[in-house]
Amino acid sequence: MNLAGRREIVYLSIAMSSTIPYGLHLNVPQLEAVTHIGSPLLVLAGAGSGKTRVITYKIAHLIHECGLSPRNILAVTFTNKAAGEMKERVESLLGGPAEIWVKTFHSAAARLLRIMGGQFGVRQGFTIIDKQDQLSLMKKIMKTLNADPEVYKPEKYSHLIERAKDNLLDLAGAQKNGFSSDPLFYEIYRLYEEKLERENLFDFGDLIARLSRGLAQSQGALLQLKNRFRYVLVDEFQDTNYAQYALVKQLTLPEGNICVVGDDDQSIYGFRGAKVENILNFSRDYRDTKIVKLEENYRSFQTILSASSRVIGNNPDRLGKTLYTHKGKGDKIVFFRAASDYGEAQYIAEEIRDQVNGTGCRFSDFAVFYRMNAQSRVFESVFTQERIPYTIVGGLRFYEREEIKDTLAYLRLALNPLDEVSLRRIANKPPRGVGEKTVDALVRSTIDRGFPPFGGGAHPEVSPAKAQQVDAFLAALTELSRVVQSDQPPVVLKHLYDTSGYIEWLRKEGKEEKLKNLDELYNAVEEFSKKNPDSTLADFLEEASLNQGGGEEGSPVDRVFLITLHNAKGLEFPVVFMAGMEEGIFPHFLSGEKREDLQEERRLCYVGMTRAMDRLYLTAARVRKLYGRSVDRGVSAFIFEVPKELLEWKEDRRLGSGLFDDFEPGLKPWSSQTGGSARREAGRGGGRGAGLPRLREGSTAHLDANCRVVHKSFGSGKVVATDGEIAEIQFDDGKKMKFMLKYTPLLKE
DNA sequence: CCAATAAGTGTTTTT
DNA sequence: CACTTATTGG
Repeated sequence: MNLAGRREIVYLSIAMSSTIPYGLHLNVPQLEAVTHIGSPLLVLAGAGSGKTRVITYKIAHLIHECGLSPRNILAVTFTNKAAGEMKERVESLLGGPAEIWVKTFHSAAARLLRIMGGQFGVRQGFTIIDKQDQLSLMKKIMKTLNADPEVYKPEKYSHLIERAKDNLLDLAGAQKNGFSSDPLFYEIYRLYEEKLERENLFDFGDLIARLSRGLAQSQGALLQLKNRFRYVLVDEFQDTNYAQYALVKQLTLPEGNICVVGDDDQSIYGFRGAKVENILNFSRDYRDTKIVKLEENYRSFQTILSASSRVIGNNPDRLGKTLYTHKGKGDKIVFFRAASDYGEAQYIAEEIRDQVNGTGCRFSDFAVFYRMNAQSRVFESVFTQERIPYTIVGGLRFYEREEIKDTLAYLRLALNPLDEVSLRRIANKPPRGVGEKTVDALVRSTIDRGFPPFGGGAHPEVSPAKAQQVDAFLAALTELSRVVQSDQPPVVLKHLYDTSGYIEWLRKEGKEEKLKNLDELYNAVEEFSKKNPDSTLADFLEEASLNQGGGEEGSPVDRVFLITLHNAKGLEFPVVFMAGMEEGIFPHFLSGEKREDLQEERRLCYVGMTRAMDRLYLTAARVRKLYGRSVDRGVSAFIFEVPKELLEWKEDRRLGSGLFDDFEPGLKPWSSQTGGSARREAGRGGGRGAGLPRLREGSTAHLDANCRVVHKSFGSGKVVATDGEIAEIQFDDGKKMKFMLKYTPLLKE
């Protein structure tokens, strides 16, 4: 196929008459984005501006108007959920199932490696390992190196290796590049890679990196792919990392048949290597890039939009865009500060209950967002108590549950006997007298030498005392791997359940919940088999390891959503509660270090706020139980970034009523705890000794512009402006922040 | 050599 | 609080 001719074909077809009445469903810039063909397209899509609509319509346009076959289109997103939804919407627009690849980066790469990896040295039947597996492997390596895990944290190296792979740096590349100044890193990286290679394991980063490297090295494979995918669309482009972008470029340069959609203000995955700069680089890397901005927001009332743009406006490094809406002004944003995390949950529960009873909205109109999964516990318990139905999105994921991982490890091992991680995982589950030392010996004599520990002519050398148990174990695995070859996935699983003794073990231990989950797993396998009749167990396992968020009930039941801010991206709800708006929680205290990190937290805040259609609540707790201790934190700085005329302040009456008199107003991050230790240093902060958690009016009256003040956690600075209620401070270290004087004690210097 | 129990510890977000 | 690692008893 002549690649160069492609653009012309596409050009010509624009002239054909539209069969979809786009104009009825799209505004001007949207229409422009949908119909623009012939040069690369960058869509800067603000929150709620209808970007999914643009992508799906564009796909329809490519097929209907440009004569592209569905199989020639590749659309990539970041989450399986997004991919699934997009596929659904495309198919409903096209009026039936379509052969389009709508996948996540990782699942697309995994599939391609299976199909064509042989052309550049990828062995058949590789196993995909997740974070947990990776970490246990890392610990093993640290042990062989005799490195003290206290000093040399496995998590740290694991993270570094991931980042290296995100940047397409293999060992040699990392060394040349001076990726790390720690010599031990390279040693660990080397051992880690050797282990993966020997056992045919791929981590998430490998999926992208190995494909990209393979395509660079095999012209044939690259041409084959380019011939297949004639047009590429990338959603959430701001979340792509270096390697992913490199891969995209390989597929689409120099032809430039590509459309990327993103929003720099919604880049919240920097911690896993995402590079917002990719958006900036795009028009440099692709000639004649057409840029379309989508700035009309169809989701939120003006108040919500104004508040969120003021917050995000505090970020210095942004492309900048102005969202507007034709929806009305809407209600003020409510800020509620409860006495405790429990009180916070109760307030939210009451609010939901009242509105459901009063205005006839449904539970599913409400969502509660939080920064950390750990925060969901209080809501679970309060909502259960108050009989408010809820569903937790994310959290303890189905495929990460112990019993599920164990079962999958059996299956993985049957397919890939060299997989040491899986072997170690299940060797003694259920207990069969094959412990760590025994496995060490077994591995040394088999896997370390490149032989499978079972099913082949290896000679496992273990202590004679254990020989019998080990033999029985290995014989069972051999049998399992035979069944895997010959039977349908559900049959294999049933065989495993019947023979491994795992089920009996759980039953004996009374682990009802886990047994239920294994039933669910069986159902999932059965359903998968039904849906994909000629699929193998390997296909299912791949799905499972990439679909980390899986196991969610797609039930249309009427429930409140409990969800992390990260998971909330891409969703919308009539009423949103953002809980835990406290310093240290959000922004999270670990993100305080670097400037860029705080910006990312702020973007996360922006993402959360812009999910709300009608009403937005920001809530905080004065005292929060976290990790077994009570902490007393100040109100999140983000609250003070919302213009006060858009905010309605409410507080728990119990605040300062004597219940929590032992506490200082939230000051130092993570320092003050429950107990009597908090009474020190009342200073001249307004006579707020024990019992008065607020500054008195009088103490702030003399704060005026240009006077110097000290803030307990931010240090000293100068008052830039104040209206008696809010003061803007320019700190000596360069930071500029606003504080509500009522809650933030500032001492005159 | 293995299993159960005790002490200790660090605490985000996810493909 | 929940999970991981060290210790001891079998």
